[in-house]
Amino acid sequence: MGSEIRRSMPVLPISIVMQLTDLTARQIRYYEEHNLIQPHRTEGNRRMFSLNDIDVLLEIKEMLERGTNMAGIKKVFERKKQLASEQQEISDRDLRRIMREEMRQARNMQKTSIRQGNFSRFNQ
Amino acid sequence: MGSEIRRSMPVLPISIVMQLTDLTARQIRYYEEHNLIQPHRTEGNRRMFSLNDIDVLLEIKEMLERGTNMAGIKKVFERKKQLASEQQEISDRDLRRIMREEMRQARNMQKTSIRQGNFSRFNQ
DNA sequence: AATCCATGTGAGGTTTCCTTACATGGTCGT
DNA sequence: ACGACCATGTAAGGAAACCTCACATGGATT
Repeated sequence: MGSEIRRSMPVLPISIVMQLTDLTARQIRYYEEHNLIQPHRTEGNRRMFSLNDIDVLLEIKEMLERGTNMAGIKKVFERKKQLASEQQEISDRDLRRIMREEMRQARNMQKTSIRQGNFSRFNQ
Repeated sequence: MGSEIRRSMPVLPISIVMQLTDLTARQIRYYEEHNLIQPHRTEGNRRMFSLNDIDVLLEIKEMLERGTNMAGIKKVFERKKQLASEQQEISDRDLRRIMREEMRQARNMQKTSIRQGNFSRFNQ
């Protein structure tokens, strides 16, 4: 929904991200360097982060604290992205199926209307 | 709940607030000057805004567009604060009533327990 | 002992934000 | 019509926050 938009809106400067995650700027930039996050950039080249970025950073932090190294973390996130895109594919298929179904119904409705009488004023 | 904390967390720099509200920095500072918002300040004196601040700014914007002037807007917000604090007072009274009630019950429980036997191991 | 990895640190430069002060175009009462 | 006020624009000068790049460091691994 719209909450997904909100969560992915780049609105947080790095200073706030540091506070919220308890990471240093160096760490945050390092993780970006390894493509674990892709913060937005302002016209003036400043990083702006989203709430989703915060989540990812907190996950990274936990994994590092558990002893996982960058390579391992990268693998985990690649796998996650893969799963997410597969899920997205399925959603796309579902969406297309639903749309086909709706169009079929709409056609039937139209036929019915024509049979039942003149409803043409509702066709715009 | 916790969402109230989140909404009142000062995490947005003025540049982002400008985008989200479509107001100029001058306008935002002017409304602060009139005490309609009280953004947090960083150690370095930079304003940081919360989502609640955004809401207030959008309300101000709407009222100004409707032709209300600062004086009128101030009155509206003062009235709002008054109502909110009255509401808070009521909540406080409720809270105290509830706590009294719970303590009364607790005392009864204790008496009952003593009468029924030795439950002292549950008292800490 | 040499290497690597994650992070610290410092320099030098740019962007963003701050305050202060003055300018400006409507609106309003007289 | 005129001066006053209100909400906002704009510019200057300075400070804070952020940028990249480069080198340093301590712990783990080989």
